[in-house]
Amino acid sequence: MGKETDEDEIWNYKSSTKGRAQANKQSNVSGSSTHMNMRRKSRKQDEAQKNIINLQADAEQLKTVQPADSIQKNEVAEVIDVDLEIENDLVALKVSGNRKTLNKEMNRCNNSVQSKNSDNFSSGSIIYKTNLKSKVSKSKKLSNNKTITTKLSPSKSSRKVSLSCKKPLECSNIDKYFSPTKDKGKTKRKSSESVDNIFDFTDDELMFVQENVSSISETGEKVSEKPLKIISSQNHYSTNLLDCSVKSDNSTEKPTVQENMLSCFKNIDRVDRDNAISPKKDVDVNSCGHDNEIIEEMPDNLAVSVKDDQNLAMRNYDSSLDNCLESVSYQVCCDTSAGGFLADEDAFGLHSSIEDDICRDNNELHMSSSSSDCTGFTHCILSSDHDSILVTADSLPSIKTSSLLDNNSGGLLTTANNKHDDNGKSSCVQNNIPTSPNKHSLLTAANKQTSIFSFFKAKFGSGSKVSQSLSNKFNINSNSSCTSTSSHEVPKVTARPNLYRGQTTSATAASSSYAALKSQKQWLQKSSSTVDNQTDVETEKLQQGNARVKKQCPFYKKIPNTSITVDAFSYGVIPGCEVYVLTHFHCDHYGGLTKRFAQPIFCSQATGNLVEQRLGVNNKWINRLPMWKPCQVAGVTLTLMEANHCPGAVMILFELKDGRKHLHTGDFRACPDMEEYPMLKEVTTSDLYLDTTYCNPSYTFPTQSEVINCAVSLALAYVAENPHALIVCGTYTIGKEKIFTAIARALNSKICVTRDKKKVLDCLDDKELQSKVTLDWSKGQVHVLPMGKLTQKALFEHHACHPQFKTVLAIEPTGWTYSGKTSLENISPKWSKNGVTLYGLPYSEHSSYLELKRFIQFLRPKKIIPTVNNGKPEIRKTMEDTFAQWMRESRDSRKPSSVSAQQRNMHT
DNA sequence: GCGATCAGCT
DNA sequence: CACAGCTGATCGC
Repeated sequence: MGKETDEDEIWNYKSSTKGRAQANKQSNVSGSSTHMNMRRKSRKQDEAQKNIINLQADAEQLKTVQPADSIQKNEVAEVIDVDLEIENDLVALKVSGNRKTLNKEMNRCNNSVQSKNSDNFSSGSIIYKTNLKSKVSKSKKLSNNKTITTKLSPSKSSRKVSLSCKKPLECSNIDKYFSPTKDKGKTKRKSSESVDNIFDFTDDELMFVQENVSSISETGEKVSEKPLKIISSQNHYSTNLLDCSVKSDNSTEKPTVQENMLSCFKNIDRVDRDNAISPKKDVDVNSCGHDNEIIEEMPDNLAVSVKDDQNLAMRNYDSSLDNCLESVSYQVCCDTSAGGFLADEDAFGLHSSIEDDICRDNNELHMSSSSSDCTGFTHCILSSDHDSILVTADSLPSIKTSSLLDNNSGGLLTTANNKHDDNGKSSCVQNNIPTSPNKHSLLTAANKQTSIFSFFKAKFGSGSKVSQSLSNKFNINSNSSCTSTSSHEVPKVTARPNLYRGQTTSATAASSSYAALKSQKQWLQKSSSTVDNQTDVETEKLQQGNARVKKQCPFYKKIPNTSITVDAFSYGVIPGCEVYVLTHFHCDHYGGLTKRFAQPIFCSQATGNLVEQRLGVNNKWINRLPMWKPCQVAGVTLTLMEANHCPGAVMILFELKDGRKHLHTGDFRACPDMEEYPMLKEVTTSDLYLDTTYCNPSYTFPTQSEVINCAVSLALAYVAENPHALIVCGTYTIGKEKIFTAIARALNSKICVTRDKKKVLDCLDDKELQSKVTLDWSKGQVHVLPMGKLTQKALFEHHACHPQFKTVLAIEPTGWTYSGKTSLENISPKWSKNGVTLYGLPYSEHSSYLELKRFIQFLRPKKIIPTVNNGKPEIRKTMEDTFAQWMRESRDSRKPSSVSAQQRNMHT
C-alpha cells in the first residue's frame, strides 16, 4: 500500500457504504453504550447457553426460515437430529413426536414424515429453506444429546454458522431460533451488540493479534464465546477470529473481549505507514487500572476501548486518523488520542447537574460522574455514534489542560499533559495533531464546540443547566448565532427559492439577487477543506432539527469557487451552498431530498416535475432550467445538455466568472452526437466531473441502438412464433424507456404500466409515450414491470394474473448483464421455464469503457474527477492511469477529431 | 404513528 | 462488485 498523496486525502472522506458501515461499527466501539451492551450481552449469552439448540448465524442467512408456527405449544415434538444442508439453502431438522403435529408441520413445509415409531409418534425430517448462499465446509449430523459444531468455510463475507444440539428440543421452540421476528438477536439490522467486538487493525496488527490470540488459546484459558470481527482499515476486509482467549485472573467477572484484545496490544511495534508520528508504542492495559491512569502514547490508527471497572465506565482511546473522517463529532473523539477531550474543572458545570440525570437507556446518554471522586477534572468523550457522551470523573491531579478554545490543537483538542510528562512520553495529543498527515483532523474549534453544544441542547433542551453551562463556556448564545473566534466566523447564508425563475433569456434578474448574497458568502477556496467550512451556525442548525449528524458532502459534489453543489441532498443543509443542482431523478442522486427540503433546486423540466410529483417538494424551491440555453445562476452560467441517460437527465456546463469551465456529466452515456454539442465543441474544460460507472475495459458492451434492435428482433420473432405472447420489459422508476417504447412501436402495442410508472411517465414531455401508455394490463402486449419483478417467482405470478397470454418473453435491460462473452447475434435466454423466458440484454444508460475513452479524447479536459467508483484508492489510481494514457494517445495522434481504429471498432 | 435513514438483497 | 430500487428494521420526533 503506497503512501497516500494529498490527492488521496481529498478522497479520503469515506463516502462509500462500506466506509460508512465501518465507521459506524467503529463508532460503536468507542461509544459509551458499549459498556451497557456488554453487560446486557453477557446476560444474553448466559441465557443462550441454556438453550438446547444454539444456532448462531447471521440474521440474513436465516431470515427466510419459517418457524414451526403450526405446532402448538405443549404438543409433543422433539428435535432428534439437526442436519445442515446449506449448499442447498436448506436446514433440516429431524424430529420425532406427535404424528398429527408433525404431519401438519411437514405438510406445511412440503416434506413428508418418513419413519414410523408407533401409532402416535413418528419421526422425520423437516426441511426449512434458508437463503444461505455460502458453502459449508463440512456438515455433520447431530444425534441426540450430542454436540457438534458446523462452520461455514471462511468466505469473503465471513459468515459463520454453528449449530449445536445438546438435548431434544420441543418443536414449539423452533421458532425461537428461526423466526427473525421473535429473536431480536437475529434481526436483519446489526444491533450494537454485534459490533462490540469490532476493532480496527492494520494488516500488521492483524498478524500480531492473530499470533497472540492463538498463543493465548494454546494455554487453554478462557475462550471467548463470540467471534471477533477484525476489520483492516487499509483493505476493508473482515474476518472472524474465533476462539479468542485471555487470562481470566480469577475475577468473578469475565474479561471482556476488549480487554482480551488489549492484552494483545502489548509492545506492538507498529509500522509507520503514513509518516505519522508513531514510533514504538507501549500499550499496556494493565497500567490502565484502578487509579485511572491515562494510557501513554496510543499508536495512531488504533481504536480500543477499555473498561474501567472501578468507575463502571468505558474509556475510549481512538487515534485512528483514517477513521475519523466520518463526522464532526467523531473527530472530537479520535483526534485527541488520549480519549476524547479533557476539560478543566467543572467545564460544563456537570458535576452538580448530571449526576442523577444520566445512565438512561442504552442508546441514550451515559454519564458517570461523582463529585466526591473527582479531584478536578472531567473527562468527556463524545462518542462517534453522535448520540452519546461519556463523562467520567477523572482523578488525575497532575493533568493540566490547555484552553478549550486552543486553536493550535484544534479547539477542543486540548493537551493532556499528564503526569508522565516528565519522562517525555506524553504530550501525544499536541504533538500528533499538527504533524498529522490528515488535514481533516484539524477541525475548527467552532465546529466541535457546536457539535457538543448541540448535543447537550438536544438532550436537555436549550434552557437546561447543562446547555446553559455549555453555552456559557463556549460563548454560544442560546439563539444559536455564531460567536466563536472571528477567524472561523462565516456569515449566515439565507436560503432563497428561485434564484432563477426559468426565463429563457441568458442574463436574468437572478444574477442581481445573487449579487446581494455574494458579499455574505464564503465558499471553499480549496475543495479539500470542506470540513473547515462547516460553521457553527450551520452545523448547529443542521443538528438541531435532527439529532442524527449528517454525512459530510464530499468535495466532488461541490463546484469549486461557486456556491453550487451537484446531486448532494443527503448532507442536510450544506454550509455555503445556495444552489442544489439535480442532474436526474434516480434515487442515488436525489437521495435525501424530501418534501421538507427548503433550498433552491435546479434541474431540468422533467426532473423538476418528478421532484415535485414524486417527492412532494414544494414547487417554490424547484427551478426548472431550459435545455441548451445558458442561464445565470448564482453568478455562474449554467448550460444544461442532454446526457443520454434517463429522461430528464442532463449534463451541465458551469462557466465561472474567472473564465474556467467545468463540465459535470451527471450520469451519462457518451455518444458521438455529443461531439457536436456547440458548448462542448472547441471549449477547454477545466474540471470534468465524470460518470465512471463502467470505466473498466471489461465493459465494452454494444451501443444502445444495437441492443434496442436486438430487443425488437427478439420480440418480433417471439411473437411470430407465439401469437399470444406477452412481452415483459424491466424498467427503473425512470429509465429504460427507449427499449420498451421501441418494442411497443414494433408490435404496434400499447404499453401497460403500473400506476406508479404511469405517474412518472406523465411527468415527461413525451408525446409518443403518452399516447401509448395505459394502466389496463389487458390493452397491450407489452407490459413494463420494475426491474425487481423479473424474478422467476414474480414473472410466474404476473403470467398467472394474465392468462390470456400463453407465453411470456421477459427482457431485463441492464449493463451488468454484460459478461464479455455475450454477443447480440447468439444471445440466449438466462432461463426459460413454464412458458416464461427471460433474456438479459446489455442495455446500459452509462457510457461503456470505449465510449468514455472517445469522450475524454474529444473533450481533453485539464482534470478529471470521477464521480462513481471513487471510494477506493486502488480503483481511483487505475482510472487516473487510464485517463492519462488516453490523453497521451490522443495528444500523440491529434487531429483532435480523428478517431482511432480501435475506437471505430468500438461497437463491433 | 410517521417520516427518514439504513442494511440487505436483487 | 458496479446500478437503482425495493423491503423491512430502526431511529428520532
